[in-house]
Amino acid sequence: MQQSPVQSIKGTRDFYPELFQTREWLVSKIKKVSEAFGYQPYEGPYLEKLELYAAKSGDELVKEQAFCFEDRGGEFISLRPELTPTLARMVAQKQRQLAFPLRWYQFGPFWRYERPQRGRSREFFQWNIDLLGVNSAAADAEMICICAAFFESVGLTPDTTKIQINHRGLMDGELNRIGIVPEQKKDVFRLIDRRGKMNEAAWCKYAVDLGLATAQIEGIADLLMNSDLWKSSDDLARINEAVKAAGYEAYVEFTPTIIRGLDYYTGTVFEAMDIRGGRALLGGGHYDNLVGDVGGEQLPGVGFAMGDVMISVVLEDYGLLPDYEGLSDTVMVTIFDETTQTASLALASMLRSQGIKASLYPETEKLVKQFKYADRMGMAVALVLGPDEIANNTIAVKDLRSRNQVEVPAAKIIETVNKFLA
RNA sequence: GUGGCUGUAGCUCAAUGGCAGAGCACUGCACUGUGGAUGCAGUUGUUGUGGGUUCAAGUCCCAUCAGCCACCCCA
Repeated sequence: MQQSPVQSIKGTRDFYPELFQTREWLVSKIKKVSEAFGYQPYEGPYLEKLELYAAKSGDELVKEQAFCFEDRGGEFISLRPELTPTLARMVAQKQRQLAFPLRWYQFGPFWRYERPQRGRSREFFQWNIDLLGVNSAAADAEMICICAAFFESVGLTPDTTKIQINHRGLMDGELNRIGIVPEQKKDVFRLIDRRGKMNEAAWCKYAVDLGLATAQIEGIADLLMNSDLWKSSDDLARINEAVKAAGYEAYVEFTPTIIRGLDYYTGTVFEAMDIRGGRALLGGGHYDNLVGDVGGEQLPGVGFAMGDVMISVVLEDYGLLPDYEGLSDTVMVTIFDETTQTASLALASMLRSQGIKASLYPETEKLVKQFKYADRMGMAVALVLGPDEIANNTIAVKDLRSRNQVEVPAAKIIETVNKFLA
């Protein structure tokens, strides 16, 4: 195979028109759902100082998984790996001027230096949506309804897609009851997170390795088996009611093993799963204080993020992605020969001035070639303006799908084309 | 960071260690004013890259790069 002189960067994707249409379709669904709930679009910079992320995680994670570089002034800059710190900064900077509850959403690119595999790339897009400034179960429920409304709008049904919900506060209390001390909490949350990902023996060994007593391990295991546990949480009970009232209860499943890795979640946490494939589609939760680290005043909120890669994989697996439409809304204005070229050019220009998308063949070529091109581009209508038509002051309009062709007076062309495109 | 699989024409893929092929696509013609079908003809290669074994390597061995998949991780 002939090697391209320059290879694309590992983990990036080339969006050829067909694939780009899929992305645009996804964006349109996201936009529609977000705005249906009264959320405003916003965007932050793609570059941030590395310290913005280091402040929060401080981990090796930032250094290992961030795409970072030193700029000419010696500053360490990172391509953003997530949006939350940026959002926190943007909100803290204008906290007094913003109107709360604040409802913002965003869709844009992010970068993480990971090993690419199915459903994961190094450059990806993410839908981020947050509701800030309120501390209520109703806010959490709204966020879950947004997830469900999105799944519904793309054709993912409750048969295959579930939003699994749990509550950090609830779990915290339960762990206290079985004698887990605060210093163990982080490890135990991690243990809970692994419950579904390991077999029983491996999970128990992991638990023992963490230094937990047998009684504690059994207590945790019992907790995770208790599918009614959520009923003892006021927040979860209220969320359940709200989701039911909105008609989305079929999507929701209260699941004790959902805990999320992020430290800043304090209340409700949730993940949406493709049940059949066992694939996580999005994740989010409730936090008490988004802007604390960046100098703002106490600000609670709830939000989630969804990557474009896995959702696209799942939608494709279920055959839910739209067919490629090409230029179906564009009219091909053919050029008969050099003597009629200006007439075709004028026609195309006139169509455009009336809001009709018109494509001219960029050189004089045989009609066969121009029709073939129109066909390849997926156009639905072609116009022919040859010597005969010009002599009669008419234009031939051909419907490329039905193969019907009519010759209409030039004055009626707009009306006819609009009818053919409809 | 660890492991597995795969790299052959534009695409999808064949080829027991023995002349590198097929289908699709593309170009032309049948069809000098009209696309999807059909027929005929034609074009298409540093077999990812670099070494090695062999009379002979797409095929076997080593290395390397890339892609996919699973782990790890997932802000």
